[in-house]
Amino acid sequence: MLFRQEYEMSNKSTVKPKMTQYSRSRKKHECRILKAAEEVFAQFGYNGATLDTIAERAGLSKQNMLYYFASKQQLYQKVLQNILDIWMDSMALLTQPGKDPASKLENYIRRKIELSRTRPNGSKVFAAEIINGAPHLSADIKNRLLPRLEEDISLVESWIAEGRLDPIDPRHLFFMIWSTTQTYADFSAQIEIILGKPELTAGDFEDAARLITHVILKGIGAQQKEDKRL
Amino acid sequence: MLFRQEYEMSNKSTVKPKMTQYSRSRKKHECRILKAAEEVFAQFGYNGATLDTIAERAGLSKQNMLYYFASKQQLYQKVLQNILDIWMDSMALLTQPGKDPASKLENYIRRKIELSRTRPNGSKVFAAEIINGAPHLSADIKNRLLPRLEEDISLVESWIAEGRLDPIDPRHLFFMIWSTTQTYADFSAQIEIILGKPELTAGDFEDAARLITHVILKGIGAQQKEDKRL
DNA sequence: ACGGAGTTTAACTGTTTGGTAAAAATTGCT
DNA sequence: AGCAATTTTTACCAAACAGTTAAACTCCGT
Repeated sequence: MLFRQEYEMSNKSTVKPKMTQYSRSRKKHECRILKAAEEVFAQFGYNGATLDTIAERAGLSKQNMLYYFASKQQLYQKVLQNILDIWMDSMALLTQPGKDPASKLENYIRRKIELSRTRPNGSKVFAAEIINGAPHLSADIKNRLLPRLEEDISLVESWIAEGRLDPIDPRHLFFMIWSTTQTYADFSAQIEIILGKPELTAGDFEDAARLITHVILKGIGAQQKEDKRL
Repeated sequence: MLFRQEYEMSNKSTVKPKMTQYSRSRKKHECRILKAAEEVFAQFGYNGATLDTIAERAGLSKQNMLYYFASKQQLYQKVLQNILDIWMDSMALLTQPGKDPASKLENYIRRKIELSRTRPNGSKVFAAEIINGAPHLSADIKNRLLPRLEEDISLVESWIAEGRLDPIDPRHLFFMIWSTTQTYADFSAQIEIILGKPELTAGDFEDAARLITHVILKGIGAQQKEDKRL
C-alpha cells in the first residue's frame, strides 16, 4: 500500500534500481513536481507558496503530490539541493577550458550567466534562502561548496603570485562574479523595467556577459589577448 | 474613539501638524514598529513574517500594533517605501562630490556599500520583493527610480562621448555596481560562511569597497590618478 | 484474468494567523 | 476634577493551509 520503493537500497554497492514502468513514471512525476515547485517557490517564497498551487501547476492534486513528496519541507529541500548541485557543477574554475587566467575566468563568468538565463527560478529560490539566513543551506555551503571553492581560491592566488593578476582578495573576486551574474536572474524584474522590456532576451544576457567579462578581466589586470571592442 | 488624527489634512498647503504629546509618542511607536517589521520581513519574508512576531519584537501586542498600522500589507508597504526612499537618496551620481568620473563613481560605490552595511535588513526586504517579481514596487521603480536613473545614465554617456570611459552600456554598469554592493547585505549569510566570520565587520566592507572600486574603475577605463596598492 | 504493488481521490482535522468589535484603561487639556 | 481624545486589552472569528486516514482505483507481471 504505502510501501515506497526505495531508490537506493544500499549505500555501499551502487545497485541500479530496475527501471520498472512504475519507477519510470514516478521519475517523470517527480520531475514535473520539482519544476513546478521551483517556479512557485521562486515567485512566492517558501511560506507564500502553497502545496495546492504547486500541485495545480504540476497537474495533480495536493494529496497526490504528497504521495511523492511527503512534506512541503522535503519538497523544498529537494529543490534547493538540485540547484545547489547545478551551481556547484558550474563552479570549479579549474575544470574550465582555456589555459590563461583570462579565458578561464571568462568561461566561468559565461557559465554563471548562462545559468542565470536557463535556471532563473532555481537561482531565485537559492537567493531567497540565503537572504533569509540560509537556514536550510548553511551546512551544505560549509561542507560542500566551501571546500571546492578553496581550490579555486588557491588557483587565483597562484595566478597572483605569478604576477598574472593584480593582488586582490580572491574571495571578494568570487563574490563579485557571483553577484554580477546572478543579478540577471534574481533581479530580472527590476532589470526588465529599466531596460524597458517585458522579458530579458538571449541578447541581453550576451550584453551582460560581455560587459562583465570586460570590466572584471581588465579590472583585475588579466587582460585578454585581443581587446575586444564593445 | 477610533478617530485617527490625520497627519496631512490638506494636500495643498503644507500645514505642520501640531506636535502634541500624543503624536510624539505615536511617531516613536511607529518608528519602533517599522524597525521591528524590517527585521522580521528580512528574516522570514512577507508571508513568513507574522504580526505577532513583529509586535513582540516591537514590544507591544499584535492588536495594539494594528492600531498603528491597520494591516500587514500597509506595514509592509511602509517598510518598502522607506528603504526605497533611502536607496534613491543614495543614487544620483550627479549629486556626488568629486569632479572626475573616477571619484564620482567611487563615492557612489562607497555610498551603496555603506547602505548595505548600515541597513542590511532594508536591503534584504527590497531584494526579496524584487525576486518575487516586485509586485508592490514595479510602479515606483518605473515612476520614481527610472527617471532619476536616466540622469545618471546620461552623465555616464557624456563621459563616454568625451572618451573618459570605455564605451560600455551605462545601464549594465549600474546593474554591476548595484549587485556587487548589495550582495554584502543580501547574501551576508553566504559571505560570512566563506570568510569564516560570524558577522561582517566594518573592515570587511572596506575591503569590499576597495576591491569593487578598483576593479570597476580600472575595468571601465576610468582610472584614478594614483594607482592605489591593494 | 487475477492478485498485489503502486497510485489517486475523498473527506477531514488541527493549527496558525490576519483581522474585527467592543470594552477598559490611560492621557492630556481646560 | 472632569471629560473627551487616544491608546491598550480582551475576546473572538473566519479563512487558509499543511498534513492524515482510509477507501477506491489502476497498472502490470505472471
